[in-house]
Amino acid sequence: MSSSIRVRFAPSPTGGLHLGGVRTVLFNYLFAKQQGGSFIVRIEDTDQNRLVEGAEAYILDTLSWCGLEPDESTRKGGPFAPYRQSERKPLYRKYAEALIEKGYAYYAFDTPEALEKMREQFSTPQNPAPQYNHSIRQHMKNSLTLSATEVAQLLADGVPHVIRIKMPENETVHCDDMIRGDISFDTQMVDDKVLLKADGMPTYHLAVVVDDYLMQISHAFRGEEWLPSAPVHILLWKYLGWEQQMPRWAHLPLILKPDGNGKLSKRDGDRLGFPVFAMNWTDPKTKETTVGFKEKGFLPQAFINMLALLGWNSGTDQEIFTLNELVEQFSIQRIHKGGAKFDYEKAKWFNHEWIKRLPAAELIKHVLPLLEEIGISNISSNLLEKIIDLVKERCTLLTDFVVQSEFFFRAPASIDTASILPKWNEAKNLFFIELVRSWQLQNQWNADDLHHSFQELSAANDLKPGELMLPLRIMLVGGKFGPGVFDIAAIIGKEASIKRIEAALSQLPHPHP
RNA sequence: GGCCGGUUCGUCUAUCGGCUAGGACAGCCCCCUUUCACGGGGCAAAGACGGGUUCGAUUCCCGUACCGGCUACCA
Repeated sequence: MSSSIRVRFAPSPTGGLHLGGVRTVLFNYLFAKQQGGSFIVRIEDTDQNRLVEGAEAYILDTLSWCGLEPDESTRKGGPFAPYRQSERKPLYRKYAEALIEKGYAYYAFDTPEALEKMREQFSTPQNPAPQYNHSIRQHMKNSLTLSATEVAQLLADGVPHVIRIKMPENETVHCDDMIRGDISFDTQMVDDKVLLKADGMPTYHLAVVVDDYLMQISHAFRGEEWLPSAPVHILLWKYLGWEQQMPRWAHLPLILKPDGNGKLSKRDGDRLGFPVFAMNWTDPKTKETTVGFKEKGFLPQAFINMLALLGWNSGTDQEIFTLNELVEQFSIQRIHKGGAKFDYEKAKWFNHEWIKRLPAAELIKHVLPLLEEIGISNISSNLLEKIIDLVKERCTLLTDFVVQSEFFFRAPASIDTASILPKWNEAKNLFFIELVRSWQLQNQWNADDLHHSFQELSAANDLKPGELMLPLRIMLVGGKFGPGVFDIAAIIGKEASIKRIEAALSQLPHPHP
């Protein structure tokens, strides 16, 4: 017998899995794992009645990259399959009809035009958005206003119809939210939501209740934007006779735009230049690809860590957490109630911290493919690990490793002569010619010995080593960056070092005294 | 408009009635480093407002303001 804790995530496939979505998964996952329960992913693979190609694979791949593997999903299987909403379609109608039988729902035959007309007709300055509610339904074409024979006839004729919940008039519905405590709603204020659409697909309202019941879900985390529809869901649990099995709800605070206010959207990422999706997402309609955190150069550990601390904290000063530490220390009580603005600078800081912390042996699997992409192959992993350790503290994104390590493998395409020129003179030119000669005779090719011979030579020429170090660096790497010059020379080797110095000298003037 | 939720440095947040309001990111300064970083030290920066309750409110209660969410046969 498995644990009674079952937590589910039902991602919306409307366009990539964004920050808010992944954070919802994360909190679902952390809670489930902490309680020793199961984490279930049910895929909503339709959007506006159309199947979203690739949404399912995309979502599962994203979760896999994040390290948040579900216990049950379309990929893993499980006792309550299918987990794909389009395959569960036949299930929902019978529950919707059962509600009609009990008098908690009704058929509505209104055309879209009729609905639009209603909204026009009943709209007033005080009430600009009239709802299909207890009073308005009296004026509409539905099984509450039509006779039984008329309804039977319409159904027999196959007239398109939906099934709506019949909201009671004077009840108060309580939602016991794990984060916010008791929230009450006056049912008078809630409209008769559509439960089953004309095409037979359930709306989210019906699907979430039926699926959570059938899949025996015990706890449900979702975004705060769902709070207003909580009374509909709670009433459905009651009307279907499942009140005792209703899951505990937790409505998570929203992730907000970094500037201004409002929910973070894909547009904000495009506008401000940062990802909002976990991984690259290609819109099946427009074929347009939006870059993800993964492709941008984020480590999954950092991505998860950053997300966990957006709206939650451990109560200590600790900021860097592994997934296991998060599972151990997570607590719903410490989830913040207010929305949090996303800060890309802080997100990068988390990544930088994780790059500094991870051993080269771990980083190499992320770095190797990046180098191969620019045509550097056949790299010995021993050497690459050495290089990674040398440069990792200068890399904020994984993609930074390309610039920071490319020069170890090939001579710089161009060198920053402009930074050498202002202080370049005959003495320095001669020094480097001598340095080449001296290094050719060097038998111990290591950083310390190279440093030593360099120092001696500069002293002998009465030059300040500091004035020579920068030119040497630029000759070897092309610019003013990178680890210690002699470490670099040691790694690239005698032949390459000398070749690069000679190549640079040929590009520099040869002044005479 | 209505309903629901929220409100501590620029940003993420700590504080479960005692506060000289703590930490982190970003910013600025200094040290280390003859590059770029890392690291170390420092500076600056906050309780929306008004009423209660209390010996004492950032913390509890009420109101106001502001922000957000929802108000679709979208999720």
